[in-house]
Amino acid sequence: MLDIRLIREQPDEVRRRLAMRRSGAEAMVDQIAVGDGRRRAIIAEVEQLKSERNAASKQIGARKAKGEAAEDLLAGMKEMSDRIAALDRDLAEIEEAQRALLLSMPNLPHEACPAGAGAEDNPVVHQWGQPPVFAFPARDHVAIGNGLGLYDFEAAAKISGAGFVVFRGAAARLQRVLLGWLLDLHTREHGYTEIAPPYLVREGCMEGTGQLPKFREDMFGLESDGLFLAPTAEVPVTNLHREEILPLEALPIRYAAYTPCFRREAGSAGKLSRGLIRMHQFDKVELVQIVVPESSYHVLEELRRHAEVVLERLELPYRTIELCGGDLGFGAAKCYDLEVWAAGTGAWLEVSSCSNFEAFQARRMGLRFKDASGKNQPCHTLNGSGVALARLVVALLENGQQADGSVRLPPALHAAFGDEFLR
RNA sequence: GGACGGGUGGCAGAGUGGUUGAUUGCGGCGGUCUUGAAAACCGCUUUACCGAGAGGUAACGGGGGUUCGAAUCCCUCCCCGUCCGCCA
Repeated sequence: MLDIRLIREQPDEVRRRLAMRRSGAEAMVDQIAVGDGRRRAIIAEVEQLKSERNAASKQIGARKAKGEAAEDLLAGMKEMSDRIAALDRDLAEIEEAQRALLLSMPNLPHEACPAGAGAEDNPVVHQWGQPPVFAFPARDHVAIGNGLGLYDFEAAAKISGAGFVVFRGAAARLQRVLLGWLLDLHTREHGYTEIAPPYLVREGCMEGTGQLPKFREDMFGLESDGLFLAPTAEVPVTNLHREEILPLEALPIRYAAYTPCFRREAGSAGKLSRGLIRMHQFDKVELVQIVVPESSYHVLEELRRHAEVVLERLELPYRTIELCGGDLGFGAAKCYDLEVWAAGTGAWLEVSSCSNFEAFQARRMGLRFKDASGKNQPCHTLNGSGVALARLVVALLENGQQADGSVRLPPALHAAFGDEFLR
């Protein structure tokens, strides 16, 4: 959510920055400005009336306390109260409309956000490692998994439908080992506190992090209970401190959490949704930071490194791209994606997205801190995948595949997995 | 799921229709005293919105109602606790 004062005071700047998204969102600025003017006019009128009513009521109370008559003062009071009630209704209506508009308006991209319309315009800012070269035709993870009996998509379809998978044997163990390994890395070496949150969240949390109201159709919900399945641990974890005013000393807050993630992913098809690549349910370790505004861009770089280190330890070639204005997520001001090379699919797969939301989420969820001068102001929030498991496994399988059909795991996992190979 | 009891300021806890945004205690901040500290004493200590300012408005879990006026009365929803039931 943008600061209404910014829209009020610098509408041209807001329009210019929103236009960087090439989504037409800048058209909302005028609509909000008009509503803001109406809102303030009604407030001025109704608060004046309330002030008069309060003064009169006080006098009535004082007279009655002394046992005196107050009929003269009561005359016309009913009409005044009715007028106030009518204005209050108008005000509530317009405030609700304003809130709905503000909630569906995306964040301002960072000043230095790369120009571009879509994914093809995202600049590569960092690249690491060499794609493996095989002396045999490379297979994709579905073929490799079938050979080793790792993934049962048919059984998953039988019990849950398309877009789900059953992990068997070594695949299930690899999943479990990876989760522990990732959480240990981030908690022991990167200074995050481990959180195990609920997977079902209230609507208000989904609104706080920006999934709602705009992206309802992407989410799984339990209508009868008013709950949503978290599409990422970002939602429960960032909302941990919603509606709080944190003392300055509490910041920065660094949380790492594993959760399964549930997404509809409607309408996706093709090579990049085969096998494990695009699922309704997948595992992910997420990093979340709550920080003071001055440090958030520095922290974004740190966060990105925390995710990149994962891929380097696992010896997986990857590249880091910065999202251009047209590809930037709804709430992000700046975002890096980490894409790992998948040698069998022959594609770069997104395994992490590291974003600075500035005050966008904090304002939605009422997350503030008391600054050095004692003033309350919204925190900055960031999050990044550290990393998504399903695609990480795709890369491990496809890059580690051997001529005999087995998969060699990177040394970092040997001890925890108890073997050098998936076989 | 059932029964009962509760939701008031950072915490505890008063307040059952009228100058109550709210007694009091604790905690916190500032000060006096002290070589220093403690104790004692004094003052301050919620949040949001409107307003250039003076100032004003709102909030006692959420929403609605009664009334000139609601923390206080009524309705409704939510949440918490205890016990029972069920259960990993």
